[in-house]
Amino acid sequence: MTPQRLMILEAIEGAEGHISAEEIYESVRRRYPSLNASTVYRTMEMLKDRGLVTETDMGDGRVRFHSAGNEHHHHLVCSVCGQVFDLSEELLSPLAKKLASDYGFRADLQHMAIFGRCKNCP
Amino acid sequence: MTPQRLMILEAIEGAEGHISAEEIYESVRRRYPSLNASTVYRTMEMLKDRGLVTETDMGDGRVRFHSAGNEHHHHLVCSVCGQVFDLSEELLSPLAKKLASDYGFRADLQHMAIFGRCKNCP
DNA sequence: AACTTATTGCAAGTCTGTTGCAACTACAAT
DNA sequence: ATTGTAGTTGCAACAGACTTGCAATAAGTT
Repeated sequence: MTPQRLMILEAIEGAEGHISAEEIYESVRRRYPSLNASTVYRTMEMLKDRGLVTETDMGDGRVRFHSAGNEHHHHLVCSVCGQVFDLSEELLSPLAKKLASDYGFRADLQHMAIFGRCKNCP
Repeated sequence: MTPQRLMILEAIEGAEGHISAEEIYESVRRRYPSLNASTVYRTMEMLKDRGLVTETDMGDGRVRFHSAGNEHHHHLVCSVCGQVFDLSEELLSPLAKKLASDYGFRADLQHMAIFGRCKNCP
């Protein structure tokens, strides 16, 4: 565990919600300016492999992360206004059960983004 | 409707399942070598706007398309072996109803990919 | 201290997709 | 038939998010 990795982890824990690689980079660089972006990417891969962090593609061309410690939650992404709403786990657990029993498919519902239009958008 | 667009549409209809922009490009180029890749991208955008085609991000860094004529279906993507399984619509419609009633969120469940591990993978 | 291994920073490269622009095409109006 | 107009294409350059090769550094071991 190097200082770089520690600070990257802190940035992820610190950000409530989801944070992109670039946001992590900028955030850590404020305290540690010599950090390189590739270190962020390599660290994120390591943290994913270790299961400390999960990755969600919110559909805006960049991936976002959040610490896996928090309880699982899902995301409703409005494709009109771009707002992201959180969704509690239990709404998807019946689906997960059904996928397991009918298809033997163990869905990884930690990173789940559902696209559509929110109630404020046409 | 230009010859390029016609051939692009044929390539999408012809491919059963989902096809990436690059696959469309290669497929059409076999018959029409002067086609340019940007034409494929621009055509796909037009077809999406017109609702003739839907887009799904299967998580491999490129987007895939299929013709919207087919009944909606969803995708189970195995993150170990990469295989894609189709999933019929009705499994998700209870979820869609719940999202609408509880959150006022009109989910676009045409392009839906659920990640996890299939029954053949550990 | 010398050796081994892992990690970092840097620069260059990849890969998918986008954009500006000039040339081309189809069609309509004069 | 000529001109005009709008839409489409090919090209080349660009953009953004990541990835990789490699030498330098740091950390841990014998």
